[in-house]
Amino acid sequence: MSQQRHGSTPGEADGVPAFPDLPEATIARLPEYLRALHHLAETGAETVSSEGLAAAAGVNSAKLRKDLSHLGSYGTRGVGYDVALLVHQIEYILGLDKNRAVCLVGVGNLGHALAGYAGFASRGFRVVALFDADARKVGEEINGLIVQHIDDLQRIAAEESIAIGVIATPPGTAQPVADALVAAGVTSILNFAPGVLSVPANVDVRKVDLAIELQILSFHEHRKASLTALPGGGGRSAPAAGGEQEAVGS
Amino acid sequence: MSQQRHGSTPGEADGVPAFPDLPEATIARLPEYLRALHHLAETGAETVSSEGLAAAAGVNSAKLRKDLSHLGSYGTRGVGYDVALLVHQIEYILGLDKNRAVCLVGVGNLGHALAGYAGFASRGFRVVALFDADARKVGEEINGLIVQHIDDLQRIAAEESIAIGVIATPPGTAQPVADALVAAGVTSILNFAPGVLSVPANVDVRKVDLAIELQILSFHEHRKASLTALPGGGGRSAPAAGGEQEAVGS
DNA sequence: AGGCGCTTGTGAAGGCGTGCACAAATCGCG
DNA sequence: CGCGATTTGTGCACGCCTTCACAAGCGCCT
Repeated sequence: MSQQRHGSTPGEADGVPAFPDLPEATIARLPEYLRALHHLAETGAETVSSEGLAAAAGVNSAKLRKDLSHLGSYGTRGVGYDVALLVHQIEYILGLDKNRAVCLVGVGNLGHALAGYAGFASRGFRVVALFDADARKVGEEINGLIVQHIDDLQRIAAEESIAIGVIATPPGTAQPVADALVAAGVTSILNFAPGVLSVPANVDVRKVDLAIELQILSFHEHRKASLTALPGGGGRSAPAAGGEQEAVGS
Repeated sequence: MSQQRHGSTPGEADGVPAFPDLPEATIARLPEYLRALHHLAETGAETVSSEGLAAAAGVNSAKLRKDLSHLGSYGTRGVGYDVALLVHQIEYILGLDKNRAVCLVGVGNLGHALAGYAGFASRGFRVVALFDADARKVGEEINGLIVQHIDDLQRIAAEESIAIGVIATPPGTAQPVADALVAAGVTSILNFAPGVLSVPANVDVRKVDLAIELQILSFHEHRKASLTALPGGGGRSAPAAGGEQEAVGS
């Protein structure tokens, strides 16, 4: 693995590494840091220590420092991190300075809510088109956008240069919709439909399955119930040695 | 850690291990296996090979076998896994045979959709109560349920013995709502509000932040763009050695 | 009854991520 | 100008997870 050290590359301000290929786990945490930083900025804080920011983001401070060190050496020893600079830096890495266009397919129960979700716009994402296969929904206005028929996806996606698509259709139609999105040039898909999508290798897919989250919680309920229900058959009389941190994984 | 091997414990059918304390990563995949198995059962399949089920669930077959081996030794060599048996087994482990009661707090844009989300009921979760702090929303009927005021949470949660709560409020009110849920005896929380919740150690929290998912996709868009945009400055001329699997992590 | 092909279950290795603990660096104060 | 307090950045070790590869076991066919 050739690994260029810190060489700045044309295309951005000096000192910014080309692309630090961050660990996936780090990438997943950067948005959380960003949210915490925005919150700090609103309260007027100029700088944050890794300890403070870690607490605000709900992670270990060492982990946070290691994560941030991957982006480069911002932050001053003895002082902390410059909030504004770090915000700018993370937003750059995440590509949020581009105000990315997003389209949403499937204006059902969930899609309707997503179309109006304020959290998208506030983070630099613009939902620029809504699609549905149901002719009865086409023409409906949601949050200032008109629902279009899915057959127009290709044309509109090209016009608006949409790179990110959100699928909120029933499970059965998720795969054809994904195919259509890919054909229209979309290279990132956020899928809310249960099931596995198969897409070309250059397309990124992230899945959010609300029912799965509940099932994981259900497991922990089951586990907790079976632990407390055990009268004494297990062996250990004392409940536990150390306060087990109950933050359920990722 | 005392760890009883395979001793069957009172409370379930013979041969079922008490509680195999599964790896967290395995738990997160079980619901996906379950969905794939249900799909297979509908098509009339009696048995599945690990290869087939792994493909349906979008994972490596070795990983699937190791995951399932943690639940015990179901499955027959040379044949595969009995679909119906495995469904039953996973549902038991996940605690889905209990038809768990769920309450939802915050009937805004997203909460409204969640209240009507069919995927919950179909997986054995019953949304039994809706709450909101806004008096104008109290009394509204959504999907056959009346929105109640949040002050009644404690009483109703006790009546219905609700153990799982879903938070779909604005960020600012998420923490007080979480506190109220905990006070009402809820021990598992699914949080859709951005931000970090602090809860007692015995309460499990899972977070779903829709904006974070988009930001992760945005990062990969940025990465892909910066890779293809590099004319030849980086060094490596050949794009890659092996076909990089582009499934974005967890 | 015996052998053959197929599939599970698992030992071992490698990689990734986490967390500790500490050296290096910076600021402020006397 | 020097010193101490503070905080970053990171080397290192440990544990979890993934993946490969293969032995063990099962059913079917002859």
